[in-house]
Amino acid sequence: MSQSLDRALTLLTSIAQDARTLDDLADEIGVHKSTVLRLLRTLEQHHFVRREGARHYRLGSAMFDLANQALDSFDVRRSAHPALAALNARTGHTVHLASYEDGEVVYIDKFEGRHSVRMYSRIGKRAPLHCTAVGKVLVAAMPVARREEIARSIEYPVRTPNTITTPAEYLAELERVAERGYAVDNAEHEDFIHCIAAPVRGTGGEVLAAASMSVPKVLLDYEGLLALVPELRAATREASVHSGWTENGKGH
Amino acid sequence: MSQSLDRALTLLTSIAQDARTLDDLADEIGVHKSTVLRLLRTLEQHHFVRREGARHYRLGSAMFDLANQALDSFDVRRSAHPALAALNARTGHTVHLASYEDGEVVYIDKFEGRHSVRMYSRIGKRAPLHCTAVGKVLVAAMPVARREEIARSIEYPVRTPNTITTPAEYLAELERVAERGYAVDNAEHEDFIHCIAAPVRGTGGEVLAAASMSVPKVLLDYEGLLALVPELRAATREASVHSGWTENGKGH
DNA sequence: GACCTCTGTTGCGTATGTTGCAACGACTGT
DNA sequence: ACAGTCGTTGCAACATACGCAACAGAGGTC
Repeated sequence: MSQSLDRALTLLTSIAQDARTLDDLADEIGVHKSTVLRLLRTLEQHHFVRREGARHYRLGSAMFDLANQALDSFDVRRSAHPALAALNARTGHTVHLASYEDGEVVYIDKFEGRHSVRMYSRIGKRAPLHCTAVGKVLVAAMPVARREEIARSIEYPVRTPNTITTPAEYLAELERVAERGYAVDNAEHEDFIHCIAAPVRGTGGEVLAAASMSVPKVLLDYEGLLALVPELRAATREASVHSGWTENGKGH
Repeated sequence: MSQSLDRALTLLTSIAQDARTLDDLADEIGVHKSTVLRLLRTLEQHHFVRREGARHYRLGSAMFDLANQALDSFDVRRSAHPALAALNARTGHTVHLASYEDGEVVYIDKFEGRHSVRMYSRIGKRAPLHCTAVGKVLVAAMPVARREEIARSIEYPVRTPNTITTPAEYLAELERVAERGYAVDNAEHEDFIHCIAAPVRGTGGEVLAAASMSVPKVLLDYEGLLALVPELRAATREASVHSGWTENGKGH
C-alpha cells in the first residue's frame, strides 16, 4: 500500500540473508540505484541497516534491539523459559516454543539440541500448521468451529510422505490431539525428524503457546519418541504453573 | 530522507516498546490516523507488525526472523558462544559479547547471571564507549590515531561519580587497557555494577568483539572482581581459538 | 603509472504516490 | 438504544519520492 515502505521492507528481508551491495539490491527489487540509496540512508539513520566497508550493507542494531524488546513482551516466553531450558538440558534434544499467528506457527523460543543435526528453524521463523506438532496443539486448543474454519482455509503442501493433505484428515488428527493432550509430528514436516508437542496454559487454562521436542529419527525410533511424552508434559506443566495456570476447573 | 519510511520506522520503534493503538501512534508521530493506518498495513503485509485484537498493534514475526537471521551472520557470535556459555555457567555472572558500531558499543550476545539483578541491557542494545569495559577494549584495540579521533568525537555523559569525562582521561585509560589486555568498568556506567572485559580475536589477531562479565558490587568487591580476570581471559582465549586465532606472531 | 570499469553519489524536473480531510461504519460501554 | 470511540474508505491536492543522466572515486588491469 505504501510503495517506498514496501520496497524498504523488501530490502531489509534481502539484506538479512546476507550483506548486499547497492546494485545487488537495485536489481533485486527492480528500481534505480539512487532510489535504493535513499531508502538505505533512511534505514541507516534509524540503525536498521549499517554499512560494512564502503559497499556492503548489513542489518543494523535497531533490528536486534527492537526484536528482543518485543520478544520480552511475550510473557509466556519468559515464564516458560526455565522449564524448557531444563528439559533441553536433561534430554539434550531440541526444544521449541511456538505460538499461533495468522494461519501459521511462529517459533518464539528455541533451545538447541546437543546433536548437531541442522534444523531449519529459528526464533521468529514461521511454519505451517498442518505438518508440525506445535501447530496441531495450538489449533486443537481452539473451539471446534474455529478448527474447521482453519482446516478449510489453510493449504496442505506435501513436505514428506507422511504429511497430512486434507482438511478431513487434519480435523480427525486435531480431535485425537485434543483428547490425548499432546501432538505428534511423525516426520510430516522434515524427513529425518519427528516431534512431540504439548500446550503451555495460562491463568484461565487457555493455551498460550505450544512446546515441542524434536528428535532425529536416527537417534530414537517412534516408540522411543513417544516414551518422552511424560517428560515433555512434566515440563509444559511446570511452564504452565509459572504462567499462572492452576489445576482446578479445567486442565488435565 | 524518505518521509514515509522515516515515519514507518519511528512507528516500529514505538510499537516495540509496547502494543499501541492507531490513535496513540498518530499522536506520537504527529500525522493523520489514515496515514498511520496505511503504513501499518504495509508493515503488516510484511509481517513486521501484527494486530492484536482489533485495536492494538505489536511487532510481528518478520522482526524476530530477520534479527535472528542477521545475528547468525555475526560469525564471532557463534564461535564465541560455547566458551561464554561455559563461563556464565561456571561463574553465575552475567556475560556479554559486544562489538563496535559507529561510535557506540552493540551487545550481540548476552548470558543472564543467576543473581536476579536487573541489568538494563539486551541483545541489540547500544551503549556508550566511554563508560563500559567492552567499549574500552574495542577502542583500545584500534591504532592510536583512530583512538584519538574517537576520543575527540564522542560525548562523555556522566553516568556515575566514577565516569570518565574527558578525552585525555579516556585516552590514558585506553593505553592502560591496551597494555594489560583487559578493561575494567569500576561502576562507571551503573552505580551497582562493575565489569571486566577482554578481547576476542580472529585469524589475524584482529579484535572481533569484546566479552565482559558484570558483577553486582554487593556480591563482590573490586578486588574480588579483579580476581575473576584470569577466568575471563581463559574464556576469551578459548573463544578466540574457536574464531580462528592462533597464538603466533601477535598475541600475548 | 595511466587507463578503464565498476559502484556509489548528486541535482533536477516530473509524475506518481502519499497525504490530510471529512464522512462512514463498526464496536463498546452505559 | 444511544453516545462516544476508534478503525476504515474515497477523493482531490500536493509534496515527495522517483528515474534519469552525469559525476566522482576506488579497484583492478594492462
